[in-house]
Amino acid sequence: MPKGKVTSGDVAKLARVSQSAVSRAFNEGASVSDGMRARVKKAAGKLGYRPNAIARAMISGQSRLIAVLVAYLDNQFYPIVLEQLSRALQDKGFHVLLFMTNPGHQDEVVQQMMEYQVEGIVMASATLSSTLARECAQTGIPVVLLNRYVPSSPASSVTSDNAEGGRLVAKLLTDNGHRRIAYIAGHEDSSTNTDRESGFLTGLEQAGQKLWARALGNYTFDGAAEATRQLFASSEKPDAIFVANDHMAFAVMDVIRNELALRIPDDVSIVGFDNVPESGWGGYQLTTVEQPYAPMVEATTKILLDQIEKKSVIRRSIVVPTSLVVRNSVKLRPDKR
Amino acid sequence: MPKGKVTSGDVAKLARVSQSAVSRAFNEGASVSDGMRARVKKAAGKLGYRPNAIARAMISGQSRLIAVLVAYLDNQFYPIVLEQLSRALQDKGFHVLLFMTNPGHQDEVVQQMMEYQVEGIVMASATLSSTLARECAQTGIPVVLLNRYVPSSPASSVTSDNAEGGRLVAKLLTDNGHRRIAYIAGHEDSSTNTDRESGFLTGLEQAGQKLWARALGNYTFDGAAEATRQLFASSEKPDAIFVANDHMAFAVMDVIRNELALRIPDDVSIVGFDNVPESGWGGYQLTTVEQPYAPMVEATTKILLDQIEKKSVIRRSIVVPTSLVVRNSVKLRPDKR
DNA sequence: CCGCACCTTGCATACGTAGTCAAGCCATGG
DNA sequence: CCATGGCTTGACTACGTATGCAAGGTGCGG
Repeated sequence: MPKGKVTSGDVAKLARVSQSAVSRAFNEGASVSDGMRARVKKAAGKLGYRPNAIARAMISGQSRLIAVLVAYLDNQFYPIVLEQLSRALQDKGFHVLLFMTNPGHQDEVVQQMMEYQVEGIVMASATLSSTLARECAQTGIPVVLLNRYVPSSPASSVTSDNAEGGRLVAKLLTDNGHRRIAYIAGHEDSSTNTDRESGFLTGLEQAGQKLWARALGNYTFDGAAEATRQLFASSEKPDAIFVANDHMAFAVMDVIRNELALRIPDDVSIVGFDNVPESGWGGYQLTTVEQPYAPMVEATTKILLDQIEKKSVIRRSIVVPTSLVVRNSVKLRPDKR
Repeated sequence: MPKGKVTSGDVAKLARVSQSAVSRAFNEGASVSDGMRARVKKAAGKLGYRPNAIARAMISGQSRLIAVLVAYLDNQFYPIVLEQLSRALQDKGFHVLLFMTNPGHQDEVVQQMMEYQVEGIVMASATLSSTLARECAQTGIPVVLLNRYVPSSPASSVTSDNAEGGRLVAKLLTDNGHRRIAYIAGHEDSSTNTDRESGFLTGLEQAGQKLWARALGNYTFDGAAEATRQLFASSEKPDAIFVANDHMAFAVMDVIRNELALRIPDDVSIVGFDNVPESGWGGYQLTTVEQPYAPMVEATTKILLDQIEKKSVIRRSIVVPTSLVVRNSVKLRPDKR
C-alpha cells in the first residue's frame, strides 16, 4: 500500500482537493476547515503520506536541524549531555545532526554543517580549537559553546562555574591538612582547564599555600596515567591531587593503586571534576565537583531556541553553579568526619 | 563579506557564467573545463558560497542522511559505537541524524526519520521493540539492526556471536571448578540476552551442569544491583555469576563488594559481556567477552552503503566472532594460572 | 435586502540545485 | 577544406512543499 514516494500532490488527487489544501492540513497554524483537514488526513493515511521535511526546509528556510559537534565520546560526560540534549531538542521539534571533529579537517566539518542549513550549532567539547568556534560564530547561525568559553568570540556559552569548583576543591584539601597538593591539567588551552586551575590556585593562595606540583594529562586516560607517574617520580610525593576531570581521575587512581601500590585516600587524596556516573561506582568513590547536567542542557536549548525564534543574535554566557560531591577519595581530618 | 544566503545564482552572476556551470563546478563527475571550474571557485570563494545540501537532497533524492536510533547512552557500548559509526559515515560523505527512542512515542520517531528522507537507518540498542524494527524495515529504506537480531523482520543485522560468547563463559567457569553458577539477564525479549543465555546454558550442559540461579537486571545499573541482592538472599550463594553485559556487571561487583562484603574473585567470580573500556579499569578488572567494535561498525556501514548504492534490498545478517578477555574477576584453578 | 468582513480554498509561484537537451566550439582526420 | 565527433556551456525544467493573492462562500448587522 504505501509506495516509495507519496507526495502532497498524490494525496490531493485522491482527496480531490488542491495541493495547497494538503499542505495546510499538515501545518498547525494554517487556515483550513475541520472538514477539509479530516478529508485530507484520511486520504493521507490511506496512502501512507508523510510530509517531506527536506522540501519543507527548502521552502520555509527552516531545517529544524541542530548540529552538535563533539570531539570524542569516551568521557562519559559527553554521551550524557548528548542524550539529554537530543531528547530536549526532539521534544521541541528539532533534530540533532551529529558531527565528530576530525583532527586536521576541522574547517571541513563547519562547511558541512552549513551546507545542511542547520539552524543552530552546539559545540560540546572542551578540546575544540577556538578558531573553530570563531569560524562557527561568524556564520550568523546561533552557536552555543557547551562546557567551553571563548571570550573573544561572539558565540554564546554555557559552562558550570569552573573557577568556583576549583576553589571549592582547594578549600576542601587545605582544610583537611593536605600540604603537597598537585594538579593534573587537562588541555592547556581549554577554558575548562584554565578556569578550574586558576580557581584552584586562588583557593590555595587563600589558604596560604602554593601548588606543589603540576603535570599535563590532556584530558585523556593515557595522558593522565603518564602524568601521575611523573608526579610520583621525584623523591617527595604529593599527598593530594586535583585532576581536571573525572575521566582522567580514574586513570590516576588506577596508577596510584596498582602501579605505585599506594592507598586512596590514606596515602594520597584525589579529587576530580564532572561527577560522571562512574565516580559514584564502588571501585572509585571519587570525590568530585558536580557539573549539573540538566541545567546546562536546559540553558543550551533555551539560548538556541530563543535565538532561532526571535532572530536575536544576543550573545549570552550562562554560568551554572557547581557544588562538591564528597565521597571517599579524600582523607578528611578526624574532627571533620 | 559572506552574506547570510549566497546561492549558486549569485556566484554565477559574479563569475558571469550560468547557474548550471556553478553547479557543475561543485560536482565531481560533471563536465566542466578546468578554466571554468577555477573561475567559479574563485567567485564562490569571494562570496563565501557553499552548496545547499537541502536543495541538493531535494533535487537528487539523496539526502546523504543516516538515522541512528538509540535507546540510551549510559552503557558505554553505545557511545563508542556511535562515535565510530559517525566517523565512518562522515568519511563516506554521509551524516548522522541522531534519534533517542522516546518510550511511548516510538512510532513517532520512525515517522520523523522518514520525513527527513534518510537513506538508511541504524537501530543500535538491544532494547528496541521488535515491532519498531519491523516498522522501520517496511519503509523500504535500508535498515541495519546493530547488536540486535529480529528473525522475522526484513532488516539486516550485525551482531557479535552472542551464543558463542555465552558458551565460552560457561566453559571458563566450569573448567575452573565453579559449581553454583548464576545468570543475570538483560532484557527478556532482546536477542542479545536470549542468545547469550542460550549459549551459556548450552555450555553448562556440555559440562554436565545446570544453571544454579537466575535473576533479571533489564540491562540497567539499578536493576542489576537489585538482581544481585536477590541472588544472594537465599542461604546458599552462587560462586559465579555471568552478567549479560558489562554495564550491569559493574553494579553487580559493587553490591558484592560493598553491600555483601564478599571478595571477587575469591568468594564469587564475575563475567560480563561487551569489553567496555571500564572493564579494563583497575577498580574492576572484569573478565568479559569482547564485542569487536571496529568490525561491527565496519560491517554496518558496508551493508548500508552497499544497499544504498546498488539499490539492492538483500537482507544480510553478519555475525562477528567474539573472544574471551580474561582479567581478574574469575577465580582460576591453580594449575590453570 | 444589501454590504461588509471573515473564513476557506485553489492557483500560481518560489525555494536552490541537478540534470537534460541543444547549441556552440575546437580538433582531428579524410 | 570540410565533415564528424567530442567536449563545454547555457537555457530550461523538475524536485515537494509553503504561502501570497484573488475568488468564492458564509454570516452578520444595518
